[in-house]
Amino acid sequence: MALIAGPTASGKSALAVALAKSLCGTGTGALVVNADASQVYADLRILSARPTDDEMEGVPHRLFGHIDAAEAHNAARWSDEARGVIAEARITGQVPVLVGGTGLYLRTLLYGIAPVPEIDPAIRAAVRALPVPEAHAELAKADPDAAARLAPADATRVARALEVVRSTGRTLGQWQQQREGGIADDIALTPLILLPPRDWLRDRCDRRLARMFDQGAVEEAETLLARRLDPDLSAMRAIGVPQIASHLRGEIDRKEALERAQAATRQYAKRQFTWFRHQPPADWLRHEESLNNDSVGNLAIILRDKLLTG
RNA sequence: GGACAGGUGGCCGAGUGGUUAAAGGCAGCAGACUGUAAAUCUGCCCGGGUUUCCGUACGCUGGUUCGAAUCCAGCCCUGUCCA
Repeated sequence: MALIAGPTASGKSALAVALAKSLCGTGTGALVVNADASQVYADLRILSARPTDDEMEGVPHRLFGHIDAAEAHNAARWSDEARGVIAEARITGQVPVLVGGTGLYLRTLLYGIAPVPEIDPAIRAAVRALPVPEAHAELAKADPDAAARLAPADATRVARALEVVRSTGRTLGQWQQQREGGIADDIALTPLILLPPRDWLRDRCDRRLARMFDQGAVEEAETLLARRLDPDLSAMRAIGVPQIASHLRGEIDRKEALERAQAATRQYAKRQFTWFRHQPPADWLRHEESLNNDSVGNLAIILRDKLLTG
């Protein structure tokens, strides 16, 4: 299995397709598997930069745009789906090429995650309705360790820790003693991390957002917003959606919305950089140059040969 | 030409005599990261010195004062209005 990870707009999708085609050229089937949290949403074709049919060049793509925006997807669910796709590929003899920028998802797939059961919806709703300071105060009573470990303002993690103790009776820390579902020991992984120069990436991010706006991003967001879904859903928080929503409400003009979305993208890319620089194992191959047609071709061949020789 | 308003650190924007290297926000940089992760959070952010040290700084010049971003004078510039 190949894995190509890196920040948005680093050119990973094109590389994945090039690799898949290169494999096909040697008679080995391949399929591209999405490992990007927002690209799973059907409603976000443009805003999540989902590959177009042209860009897929006939290579099968899986886990792209298969989830409705009303659903709350998450790392464990994605990991289950990916495991399924990988198992199928093993049967058909195809090489899975994972591409994506969501480090947590990849880590969950490879190394597993704590087997916390589903949270009681009523408890979840109650916890998430709490203002962060109150949630943290509650957490200090229910799970002092977690409260001490977490930043009091860290809304997401404080809520998670609190809903877990309340719903399961065990603390998150206790659950996290175990990890389940990782496939790292069962597969031969050929990983590549793209860490291109920041100015190059920044420029690509800016241009890509501008293109998205030209190609209907505003309309796409408008359609999604018309569904009046819970604004806390991940699809509703994808980069571009809140900014365009603000524009459609008349608060800012289109240009301002674009600029804010571009800034959000740059900041996102930065966080991905930090993750991929430090979180993955040190022995994963890292590529710190920008990509062009030649280097994509070369990298595809390097990865292909590694995959074929084991 | 005249009348007002205003010129603050990369940007926006507080601050009207000392405790102000100057609130706050944005952008930027660095970091964290186990079920909303395109999320959430933490630190840094004038220059140098890698603990409360030095230098420079609030349009410019000069003045008042023990002490000024804050008061005074002149000048330059910007916006609005009247000509």
